[in-house]
Amino acid sequence: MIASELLEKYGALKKSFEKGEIIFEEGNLPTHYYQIISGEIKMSNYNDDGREFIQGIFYKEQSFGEPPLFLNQKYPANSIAVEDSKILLLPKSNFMKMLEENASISIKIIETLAQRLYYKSVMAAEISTHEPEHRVLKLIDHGIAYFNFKKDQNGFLINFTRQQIGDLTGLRVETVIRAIKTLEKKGELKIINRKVYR
Amino acid sequence: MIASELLEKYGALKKSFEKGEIIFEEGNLPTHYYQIISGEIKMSNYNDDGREFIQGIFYKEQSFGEPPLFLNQKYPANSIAVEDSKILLLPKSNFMKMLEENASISIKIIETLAQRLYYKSVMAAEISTHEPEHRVLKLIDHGIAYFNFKKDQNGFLINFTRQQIGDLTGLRVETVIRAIKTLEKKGELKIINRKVYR
DNA sequence: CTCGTTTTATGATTAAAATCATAAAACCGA
DNA sequence: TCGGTTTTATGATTTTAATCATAAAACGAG
Repeated sequence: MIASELLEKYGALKKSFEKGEIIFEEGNLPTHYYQIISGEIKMSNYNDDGREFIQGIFYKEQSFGEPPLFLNQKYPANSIAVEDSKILLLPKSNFMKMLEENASISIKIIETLAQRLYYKSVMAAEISTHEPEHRVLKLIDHGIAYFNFKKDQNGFLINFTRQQIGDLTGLRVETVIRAIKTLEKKGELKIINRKVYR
Repeated sequence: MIASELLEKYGALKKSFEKGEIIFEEGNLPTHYYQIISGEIKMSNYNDDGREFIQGIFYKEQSFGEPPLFLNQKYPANSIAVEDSKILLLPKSNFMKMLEENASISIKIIETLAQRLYYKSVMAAEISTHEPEHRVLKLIDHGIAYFNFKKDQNGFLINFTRQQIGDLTGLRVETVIRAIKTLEKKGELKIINRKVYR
Protein backbone atom coordinates (compact mmCIF):
# COMPACT_ATOMS: atom_id res chain seq x y z
CA MET A 1 0.00 0.00 0.00
CA ILE A 2 1.33 3.39 -1.06
CA ALA A 3 0.09 6.53 0.73
CA SER A 4 -2.79 7.96 -1.28
CA GLU A 5 -1.45 11.51 -0.86
CA LEU A 6 1.74 10.46 -2.63
CA LEU A 7 -0.21 8.76 -5.40
CA GLU A 8 -2.37 11.83 -5.84
CA LYS A 9 0.69 14.05 -5.88
CA TYR A 10 1.79 12.10 -8.96
CA GLY A 11 -1.59 12.47 -10.59
CA ALA A 12 -3.59 9.45 -9.44
CA LEU A 13 -7.35 9.73 -9.99
CA LYS A 14 -10.20 8.15 -8.10
CA LYS A 15 -12.57 5.99 -10.11
CA SER A 16 -15.69 4.05 -9.14
CA PHE A 17 -16.54 0.58 -10.39
CA GLU A 18 -19.87 -1.12 -9.95
CA LYS A 19 -20.19 -4.68 -8.73
CA GLY A 20 -19.41 -6.92 -11.69
CA GLU A 21 -17.64 -4.21 -13.68
CA ILE A 22 -14.40 -5.10 -15.44
CA ILE A 23 -11.31 -3.08 -14.52
CA PHE A 24 -8.95 -4.61 -17.05
CA GLU A 25 -8.96 -7.68 -19.24
CA GLU A 26 -6.64 -10.60 -19.89
CA GLY A 27 -4.52 -9.94 -22.96
CA ASN A 28 -4.51 -6.15 -22.64
CA LEU A 29 -1.37 -4.17 -22.00
CA PRO A 30 -1.15 -2.41 -18.62
CA THR A 31 -1.67 1.33 -18.53
CA HIS A 32 -2.07 2.09 -14.82
CA TYR A 33 -1.15 1.23 -11.29
CA TYR A 34 -4.30 0.30 -9.32
CA GLN A 35 -4.84 0.71 -5.60
CA ILE A 36 -8.14 -0.01 -3.89
CA ILE A 37 -9.73 2.70 -1.75
CA SER A 38 -12.81 0.66 -0.90
CA GLY A 39 -14.60 -2.43 -2.11
CA GLU A 40 -13.37 -5.83 -3.28
CA ILE A 41 -11.63 -6.88 -6.48
CA LYS A 42 -10.88 -10.31 -7.89
CA MET A 43 -8.40 -11.32 -10.57
CA SER A 44 -9.38 -14.39 -12.48
CA ASN A 45 -9.09 -16.49 -15.62
CA TYR A 46 -11.73 -18.29 -17.59
CA ASN A 47 -10.95 -21.37 -19.62
CA ASP A 48 -12.61 -22.32 -22.88
CA ASP A 49 -15.70 -23.76 -21.29
CA GLY A 50 -16.22 -20.87 -18.95
CA ARG A 51 -14.67 -22.38 -15.88
CA GLU A 52 -13.16 -19.75 -13.62
CA PHE A 53 -9.90 -19.76 -11.69
CA ILE A 54 -9.49 -16.93 -9.17
CA GLN A 55 -5.88 -15.77 -8.95
CA GLY A 56 -6.52 -13.58 -5.95
CA ILE A 57 -9.01 -11.40 -4.12
CA PHE A 58 -8.01 -7.92 -3.02
CA TYR A 59 -9.41 -5.45 -0.49
CA LYS A 60 -9.02 -1.82 0.52
CA GLU A 61 -5.49 -0.41 0.57
CA GLN A 62 -4.19 -3.27 -1.55
CA SER A 63 -2.82 -2.88 -5.06
CA PHE A 64 -3.19 -5.41 -7.86
CA GLY A 65 -2.02 -6.05 -11.41
CA GLU A 66 1.52 -4.73 -10.95
CA PRO A 67 3.64 -7.52 -12.47
CA PRO A 68 2.71 -6.86 -16.11
CA LEU A 69 3.30 -3.15 -15.48
CA PHE A 70 6.97 -3.84 -14.75
CA LEU A 71 7.38 -6.34 -17.57
CA ASN A 72 5.47 -4.63 -20.38
CA GLN A 73 3.56 -7.86 -20.78
CA LYS A 74 -0.11 -8.48 -21.31
CA TYR A 75 -2.30 -9.13 -18.29
CA PRO A 76 -2.52 -12.89 -17.65
CA ALA A 77 -5.95 -12.50 -16.04
CA ASN A 78 -9.02 -10.27 -15.82
CA SER A 79 -9.84 -8.02 -12.91
CA ILE A 80 -13.43 -7.54 -11.86
CA ALA A 81 -15.12 -5.67 -9.02
CA VAL A 82 -16.75 -8.18 -6.65
CA GLU A 83 -18.45 -5.30 -4.82
CA ASP A 84 -18.97 -1.65 -5.70
CA SER A 85 -15.46 -0.27 -5.39
CA LYS A 86 -13.41 2.89 -5.51
CA ILE A 87 -9.93 2.67 -6.96
CA LEU A 88 -6.99 5.02 -7.36
CA LEU A 89 -5.53 4.90 -10.87
CA LEU A 90 -2.04 6.19 -11.55
CA PRO A 91 -0.83 6.21 -15.17
CA LYS A 92 2.17 3.99 -15.79
CA SER A 93 4.66 6.75 -16.68
CA ASN A 94 3.80 8.73 -13.56
CA PHE A 95 4.05 5.59 -11.49
CA MET A 96 7.53 4.89 -12.82
CA LYS A 97 8.55 8.48 -12.11
CA MET A 98 7.28 8.08 -8.55
CA LEU A 99 9.34 4.93 -8.14
CA GLU A 100 12.53 6.61 -9.32
CA GLU A 101 12.04 9.55 -7.01
CA ASN A 102 11.02 7.54 -3.94
CA ALA A 103 13.40 4.68 -3.24
CA SER A 104 11.46 3.45 -0.23
CA ILE A 105 8.45 2.64 -2.43
CA SER A 106 10.51 -0.04 -4.18
CA ILE A 107 10.99 -1.93 -0.95
CA LYS A 108 7.25 -1.80 -0.31
CA ILE A 109 6.58 -3.22 -3.74
CA ILE A 110 9.16 -5.94 -3.32
CA GLU A 111 7.45 -6.98 -0.10
CA THR A 112 4.03 -7.00 -1.75
CA LEU A 113 5.25 -9.14 -4.63
CA ALA A 114 7.18 -11.44 -2.31
CA GLN A 115 4.04 -11.93 -0.24
CA ARG A 116 1.97 -12.81 -3.27
CA LEU A 117 4.64 -15.15 -4.60
CA TYR A 118 4.64 -16.89 -1.25
CA TYR A 119 0.89 -17.46 -1.45
CA LYS A 120 1.14 -18.71 -5.02
CA SER A 121 3.92 -21.12 -4.15
CA VAL A 122 1.98 -22.61 -1.28
CA MET A 123 -1.26 -22.92 -3.24
CA ALA A 124 0.44 -24.31 -6.34
CA ALA A 125 1.89 -27.16 -4.32
CA GLU A 126 -1.45 -27.70 -2.60
CA ILE A 127 -3.47 -27.73 -5.78
CA SER A 128 -1.23 -30.17 -7.55
CA THR A 129 -0.40 -32.68 -4.85
CA HIS A 130 -3.05 -32.65 -2.16
CA GLU A 131 -6.61 -33.88 -1.72
CA PRO A 132 -9.58 -31.50 -1.66
CA GLU A 133 -9.90 -31.26 2.12
CA HIS A 134 -6.26 -30.36 2.54
CA ARG A 135 -6.50 -27.72 -0.18
CA VAL A 136 -9.58 -26.10 1.29
CA LEU A 137 -8.09 -25.98 4.78
CA LYS A 138 -4.84 -24.49 3.51
CA LEU A 139 -6.69 -21.78 1.65
CA ILE A 140 -8.73 -20.98 4.74
CA ASP A 141 -5.66 -20.84 6.95
CA HIS A 142 -3.95 -18.59 4.47
CA GLY A 143 -7.06 -16.45 4.37
CA ILE A 144 -6.99 -15.96 8.10
CA ALA A 145 -3.50 -14.55 7.80
CA TYR A 146 -3.97 -12.47 4.67
CA PHE A 147 -7.58 -11.94 3.62
CA ASN A 148 -9.78 -9.88 5.86
CA PHE A 149 -11.50 -12.61 7.85
CA LYS A 150 -12.94 -11.36 11.12
CA LYS A 151 -12.90 -13.16 14.43
CA ASP A 152 -15.93 -13.46 16.66
CA GLN A 153 -16.99 -15.81 19.44
CA ASN A 154 -17.23 -18.74 16.99
CA GLY A 155 -13.75 -18.25 15.59
CA PHE A 156 -12.73 -16.70 12.27
CA LEU A 157 -15.63 -16.23 9.89
CA ILE A 158 -14.58 -17.41 6.44
CA ASN A 159 -16.43 -14.93 4.29
CA PHE A 160 -15.97 -16.74 0.99
CA THR A 161 -18.74 -18.61 -0.77
CA ARG A 162 -18.22 -22.29 -1.47
CA GLN A 163 -18.00 -21.33 -5.13
CA GLN A 164 -15.21 -18.83 -4.47
CA ILE A 165 -13.28 -21.41 -2.46
CA GLY A 166 -13.68 -23.77 -5.41
CA ASP A 167 -12.45 -21.16 -7.88
CA LEU A 168 -9.43 -20.42 -5.68
CA THR A 169 -8.49 -24.07 -5.18
CA GLY A 170 -9.40 -25.52 -8.55
CA LEU A 171 -12.27 -27.59 -7.15
CA ARG A 172 -15.95 -27.73 -8.06
CA VAL A 173 -18.58 -26.35 -5.69
CA GLU A 174 -20.00 -29.74 -4.82
CA THR A 175 -16.54 -31.01 -3.94
CA VAL A 176 -15.93 -27.97 -1.73
CA ILE A 177 -19.28 -28.43 0.00
CA ARG A 178 -18.46 -32.05 0.70
CA ALA A 179 -14.92 -31.26 1.83
CA ILE A 180 -16.19 -28.62 4.24
CA LYS A 181 -18.73 -31.06 5.69
CA THR A 182 -16.01 -33.64 6.21
CA LEU A 183 -13.73 -31.07 7.81
CA GLU A 184 -16.55 -30.14 10.16
CA LYS A 185 -17.02 -33.79 11.15
CA LYS A 186 -13.29 -33.98 11.83
CA GLY A 187 -13.60 -30.94 14.05
CA GLU A 188 -11.37 -28.71 11.90
CA LEU A 189 -14.15 -26.24 11.11
CA LYS A 190 -17.52 -25.16 12.41
CA ILE A 191 -20.59 -24.63 10.26
CA ILE A 192 -23.10 -22.31 11.93
CA ASN A 193 -26.15 -21.72 9.81
CA ARG A 194 -24.25 -22.30 6.60
CA LYS A 195 -21.41 -19.99 7.51
CA VAL A 196 -17.96 -21.48 7.95
CA TYR A 197 -15.85 -20.72 11.03
CA ARG A 198 -12.31 -21.75 11.83
CA MET B 1 20.84 -11.15 -11.84
CA ILE B 2 23.08 -8.91 -9.78
CA ALA B 3 26.69 -8.34 -10.93
CA SER B 4 28.89 -10.82 -9.10
CA GLU B 5 31.53 -8.13 -8.43
CA LEU B 6 28.95 -6.15 -6.49
CA LEU B 7 27.85 -9.21 -4.55
CA GLU B 8 31.45 -10.02 -3.71
CA LYS B 9 32.08 -6.43 -2.66
CA TYR B 10 29.40 -6.98 -0.02
CA GLY B 11 30.94 -10.23 1.10
CA ALA B 12 29.31 -12.92 -1.04
CA LEU B 13 31.11 -16.26 -1.01
CA LYS B 14 31.27 -18.96 -3.65
CA LYS B 15 30.07 -22.41 -2.63
CA SER B 16 29.86 -25.69 -4.52
CA PHE B 17 26.97 -28.11 -4.30
CA GLU B 18 26.98 -31.63 -5.66
CA LYS B 19 24.16 -33.03 -7.73
CA GLY B 20 21.36 -33.93 -5.34
CA GLU B 21 22.67 -31.80 -2.49
CA ILE B 22 20.20 -29.71 -0.51
CA ILE B 23 20.79 -25.95 -0.41
CA PHE B 24 18.00 -25.08 1.99
CA GLU B 25 14.96 -26.84 3.34
CA GLU B 26 11.27 -26.10 3.63
CA GLY B 27 10.44 -24.69 7.04
CA ASN B 28 13.85 -23.11 7.67
CA LEU B 29 14.34 -19.38 8.02
CA PRO B 30 16.32 -17.69 5.23
CA THR B 31 19.85 -16.65 5.99
CA HIS B 32 21.30 -15.80 2.56
CA TYR B 33 20.68 -14.45 -0.89
CA TYR B 34 21.53 -17.12 -3.48
CA GLN B 35 22.70 -16.53 -7.05
CA ILE B 36 23.77 -19.32 -9.35
CA ILE B 37 27.20 -19.13 -10.99
CA SER B 38 26.87 -22.45 -12.79
CA GLY B 39 24.72 -25.55 -12.66
CA GLU B 40 21.02 -26.09 -12.17
CA ILE B 41 18.81 -25.75 -9.08
CA LYS B 42 15.23 -26.78 -8.45
CA MET B 43 12.84 -25.64 -5.77
CA SER B 44 10.24 -28.19 -4.84
CA ASN B 45 7.78 -29.54 -2.32
CA TYR B 46 7.03 -33.08 -1.30
CA ASN B 47 3.64 -34.09 0.03
CA ASP B 48 3.04 -36.74 2.67
CA ASP B 49 3.36 -39.66 0.31
CA GLY B 50 6.51 -38.38 -1.32
CA ARG B 51 4.96 -36.85 -4.38
CA GLU B 52 6.98 -33.93 -5.67
CA PHE B 53 5.84 -30.57 -7.00
CA ILE B 54 8.56 -28.47 -8.64
CA GLN B 55 8.04 -24.77 -8.01
CA GLY B 56 10.72 -23.74 -10.46
CA ILE B 57 14.05 -24.63 -12.06
CA PHE B 58 16.85 -22.11 -12.09
CA TYR B 59 20.04 -21.75 -14.11
CA LYS B 60 23.25 -19.74 -14.16
CA GLU B 61 22.95 -16.05 -13.30
CA GLN B 62 19.53 -16.55 -11.75
CA SER B 63 18.71 -16.03 -8.11
CA PHE B 64 16.21 -18.03 -6.07
CA GLY B 65 14.57 -18.11 -2.67
CA GLU B 66 14.29 -14.34 -2.23
CA PRO B 67 10.64 -13.96 -1.15
CA PRO B 68 11.07 -15.42 2.36
CA LEU B 69 14.20 -13.28 2.75
CA PHE B 70 12.10 -10.13 2.46
CA LEU B 71 9.28 -11.44 4.60
CA ASN B 72 11.19 -13.14 7.41
CA GLN B 73 9.10 -16.19 6.73
CA LYS B 74 10.05 -19.82 6.52
CA TYR B 75 10.92 -21.27 3.14
CA PRO B 76 7.78 -22.79 1.56
CA ALA B 77 9.88 -25.29 -0.42
CA ASN B 78 13.22 -27.07 -0.59
CA SER B 79 16.03 -26.19 -2.95
CA ILE B 80 18.19 -28.93 -4.39
CA ALA B 81 21.02 -28.99 -6.90
CA VAL B 82 19.87 -30.84 -10.05
CA GLU B 83 23.44 -30.75 -11.36
CA ASP B 84 26.77 -29.99 -9.72
CA SER B 85 26.51 -26.26 -9.13
CA LYS B 86 28.41 -23.23 -7.92
CA ILE B 87 26.45 -20.60 -6.04
CA LEU B 88 27.19 -17.16 -4.63
CA LEU B 89 25.90 -16.78 -1.07
CA LEU B 90 25.42 -13.34 0.44
CA PRO B 91 24.35 -13.15 4.11
CA LYS B 92 20.98 -11.52 4.62
CA SER B 93 22.19 -8.45 6.52
CA ASN B 94 24.82 -7.66 3.89
CA PHE B 95 22.23 -8.18 1.17
CA MET B 96 19.88 -5.70 2.82
CA LYS B 97 22.72 -3.21 3.15
CA MET B 98 23.50 -3.62 -0.53
CA LEU B 99 19.85 -2.92 -1.38
CA GLU B 100 19.77 0.27 0.66
CA GLU B 101 22.95 1.56 -0.92
CA ASN B 102 22.07 0.62 -4.51
CA ALA B 103 18.61 1.75 -5.50
CA SER B 104 18.84 0.28 -9.00
CA ILE B 105 19.09 -3.23 -7.54
CA SER B 106 15.56 -2.89 -6.20
CA ILE B 107 14.16 -2.44 -9.68
CA LYS B 108 16.02 -5.55 -10.84
CA ILE B 109 14.53 -7.52 -8.00
CA ILE B 110 11.05 -6.21 -8.67
CA GLU B 111 11.37 -7.36 -12.27
CA THR B 112 12.59 -10.79 -11.23
CA LEU B 113 9.72 -11.27 -8.79
CA ALA B 114 7.19 -9.89 -11.28
CA GLN B 115 8.45 -12.36 -13.86
CA ARG B 116 8.10 -15.26 -11.50
CA LEU B 117 4.67 -14.16 -10.39
CA TYR B 118 3.63 -14.02 -14.01
CA TYR B 119 4.74 -17.61 -14.54
CA LYS B 120 2.99 -18.76 -11.39
CA SER B 121 -0.25 -17.04 -12.40
CA VAL B 122 -0.27 -18.64 -15.80
CA MET B 123 0.56 -22.11 -14.51
CA ALA B 124 -1.89 -21.90 -11.61
CA ALA B 125 -4.75 -21.25 -14.00
CA GLU B 126 -3.50 -24.01 -16.31
CA ILE B 127 -3.12 -26.59 -13.59
CA SER B 128 -6.53 -26.00 -12.15
CA THR B 129 -8.70 -25.60 -15.22
CA HIS B 130 -7.08 -27.27 -18.21
CA GLU B 131 -6.55 -30.80 -19.51
CA PRO B 132 -3.12 -32.46 -19.43
CA GLU B 133 -2.19 -31.70 -23.05
CA HIS B 134 -2.92 -28.02 -22.64
CA ARG B 135 -0.91 -27.87 -19.43
CA VAL B 136 2.10 -29.59 -20.93
CA LEU B 137 2.09 -27.37 -23.99
CA LYS B 138 1.77 -24.21 -21.91
CA LEU B 139 4.71 -25.25 -19.76
CA ILE B 140 6.79 -25.96 -22.83
CA ASP B 141 5.91 -22.64 -24.43
CA HIS B 142 6.77 -20.86 -21.23
CA GLY B 143 10.02 -22.76 -21.10
CA ILE B 144 10.99 -21.59 -24.55
CA ALA B 145 10.67 -18.02 -23.37
CA TYR B 146 12.23 -18.39 -19.93
CA PHE B 147 14.15 -21.62 -19.38
CA ASN B 148 17.28 -22.19 -21.36
CA PHE B 149 15.92 -24.30 -24.20
CA LYS B 150 18.18 -24.29 -27.24
CA LYS B 151 17.07 -24.12 -30.83
CA ASP B 152 18.49 -26.38 -33.53
CA GLN B 153 17.29 -27.56 -36.94
CA ASN B 154 14.41 -29.50 -35.37
CA GLY B 155 13.14 -26.57 -33.34
CA PHE B 156 13.53 -25.90 -29.60
CA LEU B 157 14.84 -28.87 -27.68
CA ILE B 158 12.78 -29.27 -24.50
CA ASN B 159 15.47 -30.47 -22.12
CA PHE B 160 13.15 -31.61 -19.36
CA THR B 161 12.46 -35.24 -18.58
CA ARG B 162 8.83 -36.42 -18.71
CA GLN B 163 9.02 -36.75 -14.95
CA GLN B 164 10.12 -33.13 -14.54
CA ILE B 165 7.29 -31.95 -16.77
CA GLY B 166 4.93 -33.95 -14.58
CA ASP B 167 6.31 -32.46 -11.40
CA LEU B 168 5.99 -28.95 -12.84
CA THR B 169 2.41 -29.44 -14.07
CA GLY B 170 1.02 -31.66 -11.34
CA LEU B 171 0.66 -34.67 -13.65
CA ARG B 172 2.00 -38.21 -13.40
CA VAL B 173 4.75 -39.40 -15.74
CA GLU B 174 2.50 -41.75 -17.64
CA THR B 175 0.01 -38.98 -18.25
CA VAL B 176 2.78 -36.69 -19.51
CA ILE B 177 4.12 -39.39 -21.81
CA ARG B 178 0.64 -39.92 -23.26
CA ALA B 179 -0.02 -36.20 -23.57
CA ILE B 180 3.25 -35.67 -25.42
CA LYS B 181 2.42 -38.52 -27.82
CA THR B 182 -0.98 -37.01 -28.51
CA LEU B 183 0.54 -33.57 -29.04
CA GLU B 184 2.96 -35.12 -31.51
CA LYS B 185 0.09 -36.71 -33.43
CA LYS B 186 -1.62 -33.33 -33.55
CA GLY B 187 1.57 -31.85 -34.98
CA GLU B 188 2.22 -29.55 -32.01
CA LEU B 189 5.50 -31.24 -31.08
CA LYS B 190 8.14 -33.46 -32.60
CA ILE B 191 9.64 -36.48 -30.89
CA ILE B 192 13.05 -37.38 -32.30
CA ASN B 193 14.57 -40.37 -30.59
CA ARG B 194 12.71 -39.71 -27.38
CA LYS B 195 13.67 -36.06 -27.25
CA VAL B 196 10.90 -33.50 -27.50
CA TYR B 197 11.13 -30.58 -29.92
CA ARG B 198 8.80 -27.64 -30.36
C1' DC C 1 32.39 -52.60 -21.00
C1' DT C 2 29.14 -53.83 -17.56
C1' DC C 3 25.55 -53.53 -14.29
C1' DG C 4 22.37 -50.84 -11.97
C1' DT C 5 19.50 -46.93 -12.39
C1' DT C 6 16.74 -43.76 -14.86
C1' DT C 7 13.80 -42.70 -18.54
C1' DT C 8 10.39 -43.75 -21.83
C1' DA C 9 6.67 -46.66 -23.06
C1' DT C 10 2.10 -49.21 -23.16
C1' DG C 11 -1.95 -51.70 -21.54
C1' DA C 12 -5.42 -52.76 -17.87
C1' DT C 13 -7.77 -51.37 -13.80
C1' DT C 14 -9.26 -48.30 -10.29
C1' DA C 15 -10.41 -44.43 -7.64
C1' DA C 16 -11.64 -39.91 -7.01
C1' DA C 17 -13.51 -35.86 -8.31
C1' DA C 18 -16.38 -34.00 -11.98
C1' DT C 19 -20.66 -34.02 -13.82
C1' DC C 20 -25.59 -34.32 -13.87
C1' DA C 21 -29.93 -33.83 -11.66
C1' DT C 22 -32.72 -31.85 -8.39
C1' DA C 23 -34.21 -29.00 -4.54
C1' DA C 24 -34.46 -26.33 -0.33
C1' DA C 25 -32.86 -22.25 1.94
C1' DA C 26 -31.28 -17.69 1.83
C1' DC C 27 -30.60 -13.41 -0.19
C1' DC C 28 -31.61 -9.32 -2.88
C1' DG C 29 -33.72 -5.94 -5.75
C1' DA C 30 -37.85 -3.89 -7.40
C1' DT D 1 -43.21 -8.95 0.12
C1' DC D 2 -42.77 -11.15 -4.03
C1' DG D 3 -40.14 -13.42 -7.41
C1' DG D 4 -35.86 -14.32 -9.31
C1' DT D 5 -31.21 -15.43 -8.40
C1' DT D 6 -27.57 -17.25 -5.67
C1' DT D 7 -25.92 -20.37 -2.40
C1' DT D 8 -25.89 -24.63 -0.09
C1' DA D 9 -27.05 -29.35 -0.22
C1' DT D 10 -27.32 -34.42 -1.55
C1' DG D 11 -27.56 -38.56 -4.38
C1' DA D 12 -26.39 -41.13 -8.72
C1' DT D 13 -23.41 -41.62 -12.62
C1' DT D 14 -19.56 -40.86 -15.48
C1' DT D 15 -15.14 -39.56 -16.91
C1' DT D 16 -10.47 -38.92 -16.60
C1' DA D 17 -6.21 -39.21 -14.86
C1' DA D 18 -3.98 -42.00 -11.31
C1' DT D 19 -2.48 -46.29 -10.29
C1' DC D 20 -0.63 -50.78 -11.11
C1' DA D 21 2.07 -53.86 -13.77
C1' DT D 22 5.59 -54.72 -16.82
C1' DA D 23 9.41 -53.93 -19.99
C1' DA D 24 12.62 -52.06 -23.37
C1' DA D 25 15.89 -48.49 -24.25
C1' DA D 26 19.23 -45.30 -22.74
C1' DC D 27 22.34 -43.51 -19.56
C1' DG D 28 26.05 -43.30 -16.24
C1' DA D 29 29.32 -44.57 -12.65
C1' DG D 30 33.00 -47.47 -11.74
